[in-house]
Amino acid sequence: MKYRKIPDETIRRLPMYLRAFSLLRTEATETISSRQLAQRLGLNSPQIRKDLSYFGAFGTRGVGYPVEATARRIRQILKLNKVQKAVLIGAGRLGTALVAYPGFSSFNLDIAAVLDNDPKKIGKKIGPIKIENTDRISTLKKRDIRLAILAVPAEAAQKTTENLVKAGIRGILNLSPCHLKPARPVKIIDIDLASQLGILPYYM
Amino acid sequence: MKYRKIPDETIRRLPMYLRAFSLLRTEATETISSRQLAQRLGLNSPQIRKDLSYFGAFGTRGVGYPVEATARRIRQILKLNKVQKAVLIGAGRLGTALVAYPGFSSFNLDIAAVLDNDPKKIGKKIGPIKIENTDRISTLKKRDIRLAILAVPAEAAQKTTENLVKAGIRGILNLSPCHLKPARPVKIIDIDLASQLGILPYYM
DNA sequence: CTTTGTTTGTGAATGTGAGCACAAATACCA
DNA sequence: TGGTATTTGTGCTCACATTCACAAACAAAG
Repeated sequence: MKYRKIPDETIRRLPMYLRAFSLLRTEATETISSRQLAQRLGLNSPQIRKDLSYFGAFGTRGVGYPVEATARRIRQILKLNKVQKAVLIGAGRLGTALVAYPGFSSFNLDIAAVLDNDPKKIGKKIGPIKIENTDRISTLKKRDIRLAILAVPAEAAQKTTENLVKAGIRGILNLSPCHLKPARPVKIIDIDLASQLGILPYYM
Repeated sequence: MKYRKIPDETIRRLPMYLRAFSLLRTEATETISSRQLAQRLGLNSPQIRKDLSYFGAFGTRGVGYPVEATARRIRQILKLNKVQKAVLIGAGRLGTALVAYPGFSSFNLDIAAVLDNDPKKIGKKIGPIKIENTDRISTLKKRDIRLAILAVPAEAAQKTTENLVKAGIRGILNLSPCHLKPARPVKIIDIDLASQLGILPYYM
């Protein structure tokens, strides 16, 4: 295929593919066709073939995609072949739930630090991680932490973002219900839980 | 404007608009222009004008949009003008965090029931709500609960979905990392936290 | 009442992604 | 070796979404 810009939507689906391939590996499946995979994921097969073909041809015609190799390739594309460290800002209920969430490790994502500005929480532990004061945000760079999960109240979100960007953070998963304006361009993914639930009644 | 199908993307943005208008009301602002609103939300102004215009013309040229009336209208469109009850399935850490999350009430969303299948949890309370056994899923219909938040482990997600659909649930916010296949067509919104975080390294 | 400055509402243009259909490649069997 | 059944990779078309550009509507001031 001639060079084309890779659609954001394709990137968005890659983790889904990766999870499916990882699961298949535990089922001792060696190859899978785009049709079978589509069935599992609720997509249609040309979608999957096109997505994967952006990164070169790694299926075999008449057979399908090799599970092991394809998983490895997707991990490489997403830069998930080495552990990526993330910091959690905000050790509230939602934040705490995320630290305990087992789903991150299968993507090689590691919540390596938790920060909060509540003196009562600082020093306490969530699982194996000790909660640090928010002013330690400046130490993230030298600790090789480039990702942040933002789970602070809306009022604090903008200010925290500015500090995160200063501290060399390159990507933010924003769980607060507001639009962040980083000083430098940084990849931000917004997850607004209340808004998402608020959409549902419209479709009933 | 002639009748056109309303884009899903427009619906997806309406809760954001509603939140912004609600906030403006607390700031005692009477009207706001699409440009100012766009500035706040990180969009551009034609986007906002077009989105709102799908539902009729409720701005005033030369002035902007009336805050109070527009908020009311959006609430009506999204069917959030009356309280919508939701059930939470799965009282794990994430589920518990959601029950306590204050952001739902501003959209008139009310988590009215919590179900779990762990005998140790049943009967205990999360805030004001008592955790019930999952088999009480069949009582949801007569309790006027039509929305569900699914926060169960991946293994249980599909089976639970089937039971939810049988119980008359019309919309599901799926927090489990798998694709649900409902027996009848039901609106499902998937939020896969690990996948979302997994996208970030690609863009660094 | 006219002029000037805003801001909406919307047709048209542009951009982006999804789905189809089919040639090319492979496996398997007789 | 030839024939049949699969399945990938991809050009093309269509559908959907965003952005532009401008006429129409309104406010305010002189």
